[in-house]
Amino acid sequence: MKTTPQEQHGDVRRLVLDAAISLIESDGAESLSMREVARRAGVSHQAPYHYFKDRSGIFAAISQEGFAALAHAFRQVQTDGTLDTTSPAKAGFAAYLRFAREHVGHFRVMFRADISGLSSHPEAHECAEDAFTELLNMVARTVGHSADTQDALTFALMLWSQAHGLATLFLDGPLESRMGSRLETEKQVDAVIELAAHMVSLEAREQGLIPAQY
Amino acid sequence: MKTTPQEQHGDVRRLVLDAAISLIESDGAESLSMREVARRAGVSHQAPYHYFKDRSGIFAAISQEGFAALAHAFRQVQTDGTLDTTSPAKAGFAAYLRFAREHVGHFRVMFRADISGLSSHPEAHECAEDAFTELLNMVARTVGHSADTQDALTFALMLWSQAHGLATLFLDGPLESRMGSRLETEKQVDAVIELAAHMVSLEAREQGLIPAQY
DNA sequence: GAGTACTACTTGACATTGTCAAGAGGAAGG
DNA sequence: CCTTCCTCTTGACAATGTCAAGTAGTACTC
Repeated sequence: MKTTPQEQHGDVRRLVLDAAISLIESDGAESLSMREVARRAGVSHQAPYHYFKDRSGIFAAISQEGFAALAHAFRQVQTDGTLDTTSPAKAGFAAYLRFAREHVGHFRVMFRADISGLSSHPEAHECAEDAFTELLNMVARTVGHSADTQDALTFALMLWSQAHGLATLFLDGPLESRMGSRLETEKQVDAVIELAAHMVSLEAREQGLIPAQY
Repeated sequence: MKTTPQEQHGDVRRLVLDAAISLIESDGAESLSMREVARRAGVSHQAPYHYFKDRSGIFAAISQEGFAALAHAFRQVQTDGTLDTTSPAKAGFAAYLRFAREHVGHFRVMFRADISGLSSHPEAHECAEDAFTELLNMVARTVGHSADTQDALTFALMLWSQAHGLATLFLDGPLESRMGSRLETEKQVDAVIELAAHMVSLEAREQGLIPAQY
């Protein structure tokens, strides 16, 4: 069960991180144990400490990775060819929800002040700031605000709240039982996105921000 | 330091619960320890086990209490005399945010599937269902939907997402540093509420749901 | 009024955890 | 060959969650 040479350098760090992320995905951040992570990564119980200062160091690394990926996701919106012409905000909402679904492990850590380590790990904090900047840029691009006014900030926070609330409620909220199948859940999320995006269009039109064709 | 007789019956349960809640408020749910809770409550390390099956039992009790209080808060909206005539949704948003701010300990537990114990503790689950029902009722009352259509459900989920996202982002999110003082944060939250409520009004008017005076 | 049952805890024990300290083996450079 | 890193491993310790067993009081029965 030895690894091949080219896998070895710095590989344990990745192994540890992935083990941690998959543990968080399946059991929640609560029950992430250093020793279990080490066991899954196939290393001694102290090996993770070589790459991360302590348990919170792992969480911080996951936060950092997560915010970097989120910033990337924001940058992709309307930059690639898949511009959704039905609504300026819909693509943003969809991107956020997709990110949450595809990075559950990261998502569960990033937005919890008690474990994200943003306050104690500056490099993770910086990634979070970047992501926020990209959010503002995205809002400016897709809705048409001028990006650095108070109104634009408020608008961005409103959009972020809407998307974030939807993601957390459906990921970890008390709704699974209310919804039936996974497919039905998906449909319900889409319906909420549609409605929210429509409201954004109405608001934007009233503020004279976007072309009337929306 | 003995308690007086009338304080004694069932009092330890309350003491334990309050100790747990205050610990969660200050340090997050992550670092809630049974023994620390017992220590703060001034009892032996096993006393909590007399009232709660295990650690998750405490979390479940907190969830239950929280959802009951949330349902109560929903019921109060526009039932008391403080009807906010500027917008039908504003009072609801404000109530949700107030609940989150005044019950941080509860709030941090209720919406985390891994620790809320909703799936394993039926009595807590029932309280969560009740709260959701009250949310639907509140939306029907304040916005004017007919309460049991698909559209009403979608509308309610959208409102809940918006309020919940705002609450979680400002309570535990990566925003504290972006905002300046606590007062400034408060102002920002109010601005977002105002904007969101305005959008709800636009949407409701378009759907012909509420009197035009809004 | 002795015995029994029950409530509300306490004391003791054990495996598991996070983390500190001290190594151990190999590569790289002199 | 010796030293110095780098990448881990082994060992130890206090603290934690929780099981098992005990104990003081109260209530109720006969």
